[in-house]
Order: sequence, then C-alpha cells, then structure tokens
Amino acid sequence: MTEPNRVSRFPAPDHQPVAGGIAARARATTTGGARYLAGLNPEQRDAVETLDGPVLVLAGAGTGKTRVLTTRIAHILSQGRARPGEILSVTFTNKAAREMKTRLAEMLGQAVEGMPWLGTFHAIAGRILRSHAELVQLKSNFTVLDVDDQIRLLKQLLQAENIDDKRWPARMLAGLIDGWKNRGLSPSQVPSGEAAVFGNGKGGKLYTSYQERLKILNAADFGDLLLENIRLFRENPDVLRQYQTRFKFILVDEYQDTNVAQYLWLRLLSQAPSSLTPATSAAVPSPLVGEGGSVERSETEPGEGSVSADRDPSPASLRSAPSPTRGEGRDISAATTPPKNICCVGDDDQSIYGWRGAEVDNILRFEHDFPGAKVIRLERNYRSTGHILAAASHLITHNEGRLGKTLRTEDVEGEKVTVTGAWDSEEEARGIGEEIEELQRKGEHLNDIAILVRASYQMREFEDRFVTLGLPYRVIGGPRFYERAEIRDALAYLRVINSPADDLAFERIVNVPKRGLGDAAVQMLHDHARKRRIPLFEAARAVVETDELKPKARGSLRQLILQFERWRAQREVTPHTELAEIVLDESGYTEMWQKDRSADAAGRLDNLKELIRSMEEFENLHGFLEHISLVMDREGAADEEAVSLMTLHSAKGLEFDNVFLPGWEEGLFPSQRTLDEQGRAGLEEERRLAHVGLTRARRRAKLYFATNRRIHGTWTTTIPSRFLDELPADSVEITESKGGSGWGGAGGYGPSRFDNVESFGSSYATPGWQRAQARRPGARGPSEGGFKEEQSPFGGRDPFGGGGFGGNFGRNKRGPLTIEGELVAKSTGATSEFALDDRVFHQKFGYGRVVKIDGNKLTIAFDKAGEKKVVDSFVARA
DNA sequence: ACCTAGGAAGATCGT
DNA sequence: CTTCCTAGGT
Repeated sequence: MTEPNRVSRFPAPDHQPVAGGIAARARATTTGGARYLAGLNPEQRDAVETLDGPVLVLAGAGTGKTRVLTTRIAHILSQGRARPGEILSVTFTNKAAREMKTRLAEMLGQAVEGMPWLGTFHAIAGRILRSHAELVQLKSNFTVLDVDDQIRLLKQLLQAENIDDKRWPARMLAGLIDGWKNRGLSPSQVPSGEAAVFGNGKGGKLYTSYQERLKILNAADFGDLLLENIRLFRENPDVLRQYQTRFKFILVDEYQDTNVAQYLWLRLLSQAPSSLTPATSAAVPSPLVGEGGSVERSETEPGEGSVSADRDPSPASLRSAPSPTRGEGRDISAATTPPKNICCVGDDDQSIYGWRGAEVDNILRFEHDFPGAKVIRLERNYRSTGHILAAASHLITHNEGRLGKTLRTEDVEGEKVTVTGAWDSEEEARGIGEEIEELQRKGEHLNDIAILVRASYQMREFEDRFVTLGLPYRVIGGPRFYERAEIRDALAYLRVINSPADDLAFERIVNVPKRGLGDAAVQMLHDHARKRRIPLFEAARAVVETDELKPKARGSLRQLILQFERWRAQREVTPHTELAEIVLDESGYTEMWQKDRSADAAGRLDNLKELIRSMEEFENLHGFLEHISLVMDREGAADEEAVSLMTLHSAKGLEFDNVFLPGWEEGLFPSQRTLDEQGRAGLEEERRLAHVGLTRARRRAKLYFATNRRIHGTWTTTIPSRFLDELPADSVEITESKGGSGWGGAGGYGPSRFDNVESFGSSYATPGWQRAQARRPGARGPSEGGFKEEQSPFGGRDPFGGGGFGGNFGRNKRGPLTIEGELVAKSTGATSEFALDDRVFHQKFGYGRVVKIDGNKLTIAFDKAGEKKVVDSFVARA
C-alpha cells in the first residue's frame, strides 16, 4: 500500500555512530521532533503515538494501516521504549510480514535484521515451539506437515481402523481436525457430540491417535504450531513468563482474521509478566470447554489482576453478548501491574477467512477483552477515486453486524466502475485481454494491472489467453512451486536426513526412483515399525539384518540406509546446497528424470535446480526446511512488467491502479458452496470479499460476468451476481464486452440491468442449441483439432479463439458474430507444421524447444521463460 | 513388482 | 476437464 501521503524516506545520517542496532539508528533519525510523524493525519498519528495500554485501530481499506503499524514500530524504537527484540509483531501472511520489513527498512534506512519477532503467527509460534520442543514431546528438528502429508497420514489411520474412506474421506476428517485446532481444542476438549459425527463416532478417537502419530513422527501440522504452543505455555508457566517479559509491545495485523487459537495465544502473551502466584499458575491448564461444549475463553486467562474472577468455575460468557459485570471483574487494567501494550489493527469489513476459523467476533469484542482499550478509526481513504469507493462502501452496507465505518476520500470522482457481460468465460478472458492491451496503449504499466478471481481455477483461462496474446503475466500464489512432485520428492529426501523419524517422507521416496521396494516391502516395514513402535527408518535398519525380504529388495534397502547415513554424516561438513546436489545425484533421482523422455522432464530438472538455488539464501538445511514448510511461496522476479493474476484472498493488502474482477456470477461469486455451508454468514463473508476486491483499485475497477461457464467440464448457464445489483447505480457504468459480440445482439440492458439475462436463457430452445446438445457427447470432429472447416458454421474462421480446446459447445448457439482479430484467423487448423523437438523462436519468450503438439497449439519449453503453451503461428523455426 | 488403461469421483479460499 | 484409485495384464 503506497498512499500518496506516504512519508519520504529518510536515510540514516552517514556519520552516526553505528554502535547501536536499529534502535540506535531509529533514535538517530529523530532529531528534535519525530520526523516520521509528519504527514500522518490526526487519527493515524494518534494510533502511532498511543503506546500505552491496549489499542484497537479500525482501519478501513486504503487508510494507511500498514503505515501506521510500521510507523508505530519506528516510534517505539525511537522513543527508546523497547529494543527490536522486545517487539512482537504478527501478521497472517508472509507477504504482509515481508512488506512490513521492507517498509521498516525504508523508514529506518537499513535492513531490519534486528526485528526477530516480526513474522506470521505460524512462523513465530513454530519458532517458540522449536526452542522448547521437548516440553511438548517433540524434538527441535520436528517436521511441519503440509496438507498432503496430513491427508496421507489420516488415510493410514482410517485404514487401521477399518473405516471406509469412501464414506468417510480423509479430507473431511482433516477438515474437522483443522477446525478443532483452530478453535484451540485438543482431543480431550472436543465436544463429544461433535467428535461423534465422523466415522460412526470414531472421530474423537481418530483425532487422538492422529496426535499420537504426529509425536511418533516428530511432526506437527499447521494447527499444532499454535495449539501445541498454547499447551506449552499453559503447562509451563515459567516458559510463558519468559516470553511475557520479553515482549514489551505486541502488534497484530489483520486482527479480524484471528481464530480462537490465535486469540488464546495472544491472550497468554499479552498478560503482564508477573509474579504469578503458585495458585494462579496452577489454574492455568484449565479446560477450554464449558458444559455446553462451547469454546470457553474466560477460564484461560491467568491474568493476575483478576485472580478471583479467573478462578470462578462457572463458564462465563465472554463469548456471546459481552456481560459488563463479568468484564469489569476481569479488568486487567485494574491490576497493579500495567496492562500489556498490545495494538491490534484490523477491519471487520475485510474479514474473509471465516472458513479458516477466523472469528470476526474477536475484533468486535476487543474492547471487552482488553478493558480500557482505546479504539481509533481510520476512515480517510488515500487509495481509490470517488466512484470506486462509493461502490465499495455501498456494497458493504448490505452487511449487518459491522462495527461501521464510513470511508471517505478527498480524491476526484474518477472513472465509474464498469460492469461488462460476456457470453462465456472465454469471451470474458478475451475481453479483458483487449482492455488490457488498450490500457497498455494508453501508457498504463502492466505492473499496475491486476486480475482478481474468486477461485484459482478461473486463472487458467486467462493464462491461456495471455499466452496467445504474448502478454506477460505473473501468477501470484498460483500453482505452488513446493507442491510439484519433483520438489516434494527432493524435499522428502532432505527431510529424512533432517529428521529420521519422518516416516511420511521416507515412505515417499523409499521407492523413488524405483528400487524394487514395492507395496509388499513397504507393508512389511510398516508391520515391523508398528510392532516395535519405532520409525520406519529404524525398522528398515533392523529388517535388512534379517532375511524377511527377498535378497534383491534387501540389498537395495541396505544400500539406501547406508546412503542416508553417509549423507547425515556429510551434513556436518558439507554446505547444505552441495549436500542437496549430492543427495539428488547419488540417490539416482536426477538420473530418473534425465532418462525420462516425457515432455515435462526437462522442466522438472529445472525446478530441481531452482530449488537448490533457493536454498542458498538459508544458513543450513534446517532453516531451509523450516522456511519452505511455512512459506510455500516462490518469490519470482518481480521487476519485470507483467499483469498480476491472483485470487481475491491473496490480493488482500495489495493495490493496483487497474483492477479487473471477472466471474461475478451467482454460484461462483458468491460461491454456492459457501452459501450452502455458512448460510447468511457465508454470504456476508463473500460480500466482504467483494468489498476487498473493489477496494484494491486505485483508479479503475472493471467487473465482469459471463453467462455461461464450464463447471466440472460441463457448460452451465449462470446469472449475474447479486452483488452487481447492490452497487450504487450512480457510480457504475454498463459496458459492452469488447471481446466479442455481446450476446446475440441483445442490445442494451434493461432498466433493471440484468433482468434480461434470464430471458436470454430462452434462446436455449433454439434449434442451434439443441443441435449442439445432441452433438455434445461426441462433439469432437474427425480430426483432433476440432471442427473441420466445412463443418464450422463460421466459414472456417474460428471466432472462439484457439484451435478447439474449451468451447466446442457454445459455438453453434452464438448469434451474429464479430470475428475477432487476425490472431484467431491465423490458426491453421488441426495439423501443425512443427514437429517435436523443433527449435523455435517466439517474439516474447525467446528461444525454446517444442515438447508437445496438440493441433495448432504447441507446448514449448523456452530457455528462459519456462514451459508455455502457444499457438503455432506465433513461433518461427529458429 | 511394475505398468497401463479405464472408471469413478471431485473442485474455493491458504498458514 | 482433472486427478486419484483400482484392476488386470505383463
């Protein structure tokens, strides 16, 4: 977020004594008055300067939230109120954490290595957990499992329990367990009614055994990072006190997104450190569950100013309606010890993580949880022009249960928000592609353009389109680098080296590459391991000494064990990047892909190289593994000009001059699933998501909806999102799609703007449509590429772009047609003049090699740009 | 033990 | 249209 009123950077004076760390530098920059405070508006300044006691900053979109946070840190440091290591500053995403670090660096004139406790909830909780791992039955090198590992593990448990994983999918159980963990519930605290809903009452038992398994595997999942941290603090008051003492100031970003576990964690840390009386500390590990089976927070506070209240065994209702009497009884500020300086920043209108357990309630109840809190509202928006802000504000007023803020701007009205209808998702992509090119012609930078989608599968269509256009784009948070098979394999090797008990990793690679250790062999290792309660690796070590395995299998298993032992030894003396190379090499993993003749093998090898390159930034193997398990994102070259493509969720906190918002259709946005599962609350969350989307835009917001969209591979007719109707008419303009003809010449939109969409459905009775229906099952033409020319009703030109992927269906029912650009017309048809392995050149992507041919669409492995799909007419033989 | 074909089932959002 | 899983063949 870069508000126009942002402070200019002020580098540290050259001649300052460097003796101090950041604090010294920060102080040095404030000669006389605090210069960093200039340019803040009164509310922002208040939020920065109110250092003592709890503060809640309600910061609407674009009101300078991040700026307040970073300036506040600078202020704390420059006032000498705390050293960098005494400030705990938590965010939700790594992106946000990075952003804060960068901004702080700008402000203080240096890199901020000295802020060790600035990071995501999970990273920081994980870090604390690691330094006291033994206290929660883990070792400090424990593995953080990702969702895939989690599910595989649960599958094993389901099998062991003889539960049909068709009826009771592991995915579902994973969801339940996650939910419990988000609410801070350990297995014994899960309300029995809830635990029973899975697997004929075995849910609770499975949760228990899952946790046991995790301990044996020396592993923790995401939820554990917080949950186990909480347990650590509860069971070890001395450890807790250590952190309470350390953190003089706590700052929390996006407070509206905290879940119960995070809330509890913050709550524990924000107690003033104290001479906890033995009695109080004894009361700490109280259960979280009240009789009603609901989460009970009040019992968990060992705050000392309120000893009597805390001991009160009745499940007090901190939860629902704030009860003033209880609240005052627990009033921390009444204690002799001053309350902790905690500052939470958030916006209830941007709470979009309810599905992940976030409790908007946390922010709504802040004043109650932290009595005496000062609440500051930031309502001046420095980002968007008038119409955009009006649209966003008006939309969000349809929600109930808000704290209520009114964003205002002093900016010009600017352009109206546009709403454009497209026939189908392909046309939508085409229309947006054209608009982008037009913006580009007007001199807009691609970096200032973003497309924000509701679900990631919407991205593909845009990618295809942009590749065809040769328009550079960047997917943010897209197909995850670390989720690729080859990367996960490589990581599995490293994990086994790092943590020998990591069975999941061991199992993953024990027969990759093929070593003749198939299901039978693995099964027997499992039996062995289970019987003796030892990790698979240990079991393997024992088994090779016996003759239970066939000689061949036994030999290769022994070989593998020896290799791992050697690698572990080498770890001490070899740099970790080098070690990784050695491992991939000696294990035969690299070779496996080298021998592979399939198209993507080369790309995979590149990815492996990329992986090793990315390891360089880390001090050691352990640090690297820690990073990837939490970060999971790849920091690409961000300097190049490119359109950004991402989900609405990952767009939170970002801003762009031009924002495209496709897919505003019922069912997709708001998402049907959310509506089904969460009802009205879900709808409100979707609406907040829409609000977030609109408020990302500085100058242009362009909404799109398509009348037809492919869901699960079949075309479905959709109706425009209700959110479109909730926009203020004065700030919105309806435009024609530039990507095609609009819909069958159905001229303007009626007064109610979208009503005629439904009537449009009547065209489905037309003969053309029925023909299309009839043809659908086997709609493929005689030759692979799709329709032969004479079959096409469009005289051989394909107005739908792209030689026949996607929309065979649909092309028959279109009304009058506008043939779009030469781009499409150039597509020659079914056969390509290129052959596999041809060396080619592309205007945008440079040199490359053809790895796959599909009609006139080629998949090319470019030397620089990686693997892309392009239409053959855009490349030439090199 | 490994490979392949074929069928069935399934899909937000992300630390 | 995908991915995942199973069954059957080698």
